[in-house]
Amino acid sequence: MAEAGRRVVSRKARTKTTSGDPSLVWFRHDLRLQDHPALDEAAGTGAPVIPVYIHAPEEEGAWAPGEAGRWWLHQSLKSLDAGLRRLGSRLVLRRGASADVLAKIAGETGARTVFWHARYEPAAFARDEAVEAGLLRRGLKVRALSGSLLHEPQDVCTKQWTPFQVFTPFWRACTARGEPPVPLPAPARLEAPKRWPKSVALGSLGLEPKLGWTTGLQATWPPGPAGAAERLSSFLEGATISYHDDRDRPDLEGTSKLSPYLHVGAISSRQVWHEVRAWATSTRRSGATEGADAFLRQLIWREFAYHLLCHFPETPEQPLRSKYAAFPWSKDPQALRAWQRGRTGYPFVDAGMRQLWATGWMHNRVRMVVASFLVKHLLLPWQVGAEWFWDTLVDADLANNTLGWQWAAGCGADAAPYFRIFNPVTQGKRYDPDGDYVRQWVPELSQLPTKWLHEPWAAPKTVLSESGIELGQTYPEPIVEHAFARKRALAALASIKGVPPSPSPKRSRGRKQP
DNA sequence: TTTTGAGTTGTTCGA
DNA sequence: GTCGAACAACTCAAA
Repeated sequence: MAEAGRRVVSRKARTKTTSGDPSLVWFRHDLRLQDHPALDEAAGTGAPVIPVYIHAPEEEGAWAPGEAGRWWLHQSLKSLDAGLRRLGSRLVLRRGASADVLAKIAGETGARTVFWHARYEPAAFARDEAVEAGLLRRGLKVRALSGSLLHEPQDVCTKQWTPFQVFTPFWRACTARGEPPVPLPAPARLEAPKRWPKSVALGSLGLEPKLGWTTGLQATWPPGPAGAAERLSSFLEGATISYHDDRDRPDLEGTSKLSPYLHVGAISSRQVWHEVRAWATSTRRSGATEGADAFLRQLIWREFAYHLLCHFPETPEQPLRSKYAAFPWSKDPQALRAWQRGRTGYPFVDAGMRQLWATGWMHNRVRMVVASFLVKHLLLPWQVGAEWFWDTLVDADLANNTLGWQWAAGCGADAAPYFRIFNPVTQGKRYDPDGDYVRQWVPELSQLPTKWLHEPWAAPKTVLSESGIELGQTYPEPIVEHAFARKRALAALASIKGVPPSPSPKRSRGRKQP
């Protein structure tokens, strides 16, 4: 149904825009060739297509890509350019104000139409509106299409026409809309313009960090659609079947690890959705449907994150539940640094933080545990954690990061109940039962018997010394005692119990169709 | 407008 | 060791 609708729109537009004039395709978080409605529609006109990427970090507000994100962007752009060249095309790279750059390239090439996919981050959304208005003023046509989500944020709403704030009803509403559109194939070839406009070198954008700390990243993340396809097929072969059971196990390869690819759009959510569905119907192994459904539900969480970001655009900075603005957060740079560096003295937490630093990624279960630890054990504001994740995650995505941190802090939509304070020892024992994960990322504890691995302070002195561990020297003492921290967090939460939600500003506002 | 049932991911305590 | 209850009150979404 939805698929038919989208294709009808495309066809209509195609006849309308058909002419010999070139088109610009403005690439942003859609660095791929397959299932790229904007590229598909531009190529469908038969006229030359000029793929453009504009480096304009100042237009992203407070959320320009961090270190890891910039590195990943660099790799992803390089891969996109290579893919375009295989189609007889190339990526034109520029820096500067997006509206000016697009108008300038259009002027240089005689392009009449600019295609792109909607973005939903508040700064990018506002920027896109301004760019569109500016281009229209200059007599250019704009085709802003849907290309990054399964369901547009304004297409899913409650019976009262309000945005959802609880996942399960949101998920049901998505399900009721039926299967998302099937992915489009990549264009067979792209018509080149008579003369290519000039392009700056990728290296000149300064996306790659100067220092050579990216070795771990390179080994972990082969970029582009090829890297994404590789990840997806190995997930389908290996882990989808057991996803329901293994997805919480950071010591196993139980998750898809597709988040970095989804963020830059090296693969689309629709491609993932349909490949997983196809796999589930074709495989005869038992548990396939269960595993696939559990995974597809996670894709809907991504939709939910975008839905919330779109309708509550202040949430990257402000708690959705406004009374949390009165929460008595502390300020403790030393504790923050211990958390960031993986030196809290809780092995499971430290393993996660070190995995993040080394690979630009952290298992989701561990993200919850380290987030809970920062917010509830250390009483540091969730925004501080969100900023650190933003800078270090290869998959740093404003919608997902915001949802995750507000959930962990208890101040978001569908938040964790106040009493849900993770015990980092219990979580470690449950989800890293053999200690493989901790041993990998906290090697100074690797000789410690599994029995004590998640709580080295509880080990007998002889065991510690036989394992080559001196607490406070080779590995830190716990930065805060769990039972104490738990009581302190509950007391802090109780202190805002009666605080009424602030009456203004009005938070919920729908946004018009991009 | 009011009512009703429900809400991703836990922990602790005591029987 | 296992198991069930308690842990607040609040807000959302639908009827």
